[in-house]
Amino acid sequence: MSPSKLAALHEPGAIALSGAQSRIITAALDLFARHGVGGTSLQMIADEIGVTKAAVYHQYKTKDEIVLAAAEAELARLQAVIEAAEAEPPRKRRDALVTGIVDLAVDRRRTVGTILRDPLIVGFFADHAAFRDVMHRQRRLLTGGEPGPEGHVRTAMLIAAISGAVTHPFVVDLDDDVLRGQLLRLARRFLGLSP
Amino acid sequence: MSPSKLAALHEPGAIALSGAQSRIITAALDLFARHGVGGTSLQMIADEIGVTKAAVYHQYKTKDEIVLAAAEAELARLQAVIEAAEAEPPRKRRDALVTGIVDLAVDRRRTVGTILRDPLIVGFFADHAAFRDVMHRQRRLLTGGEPGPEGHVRTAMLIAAISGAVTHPFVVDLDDDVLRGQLLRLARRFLGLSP
DNA sequence: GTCTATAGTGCGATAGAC
DNA sequence: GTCTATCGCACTATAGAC
Repeated sequence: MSPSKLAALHEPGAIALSGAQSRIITAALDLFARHGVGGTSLQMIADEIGVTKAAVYHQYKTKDEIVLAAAEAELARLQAVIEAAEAEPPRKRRDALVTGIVDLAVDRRRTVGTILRDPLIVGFFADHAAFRDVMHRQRRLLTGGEPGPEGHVRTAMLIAAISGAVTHPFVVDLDDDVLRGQLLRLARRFLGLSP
Repeated sequence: MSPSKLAALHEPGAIALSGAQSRIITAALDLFARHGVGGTSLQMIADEIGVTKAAVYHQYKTKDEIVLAAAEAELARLQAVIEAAEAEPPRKRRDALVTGIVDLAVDRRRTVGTILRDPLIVGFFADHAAFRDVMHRQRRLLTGGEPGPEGHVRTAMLIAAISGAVTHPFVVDLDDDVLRGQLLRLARRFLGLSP
């Protein structure tokens, strides 16, 4: 990882970025969502923030490093939501997580779906320790540790439903608040929580 | 469209491909799923089927034409499922569609999710008449024409849940039959169909 | 941290023979 | 339908000045 990373924040796994780095990652996430990871060049990222390619290379040695840092920045948001849910009393944890995931998905509705489903990023995360840890804790909170295929499929469907629905053509011109409310209601019903 | 297209099949919208064309589209779909659309070059497609780039260009004048044809080939599968469901008696239509979509998603679990969510293809389909028609009929069958945001969000979530769950890391090493059974059961429950 | 300049590679696409 | 050969271009990446 880049030597210019600052000390980690209090959240484990969260990564502090310099000003120049966060400008790059913000621009990259926006462009990845619009053109895909493979369809985004360093020139496009440099143009977006008004510098040259060489300035971008000074922060990240390769394009892969940018892709990984961008994906980790999005993962850190999910991680924060999970940690907030884990801090709740046991009874409230599941609902807190669902609410947090819906809020996050709606808040990042232009980027989330496209980024975390890109083949390159899926490959990056396949053996990524922090990613596997986040997924495991997410599943435990959502299914209460329910073993076997049932819990896996149920969790995969809920996550896919929320993160996928926000980018679906059916809801593109739906207001954020309306979308959030409907998603939360239907997600709770899917889990068998309160009506 | 390419002048070498043969006559359309009896299904409206289905597109017949020559032998060389279907080899290209099959290879392209596989590579798109593995590397993304932007991360797949014509050279990779040519290598995959053992010909040169020029041979590929003889079938499709640009890369965009290949991407569009590949996306339409996947769309045609969904179209066939919808038409089969519409041919059922009214009472059975919704369940027939859900079953068909689950079968299709599991059958194409390596390609479906990645292809139809790629930014380039989403852009192609945004103003694509056949795509909009398929989406409209799908929603009508699933929600019974339920108006307003509720029907839109509910349909978007179900489609995203099914097509997204099949590629989720949680279920990668799950057997096709087990996955199909769980998906179908949970999808029915989400719609309020039979237990 | 940003710049100019450039090396080296692979890209999409075309021409023309078989 | 496939080939060889090639063009012009955009790409990733690096070197070195400011």
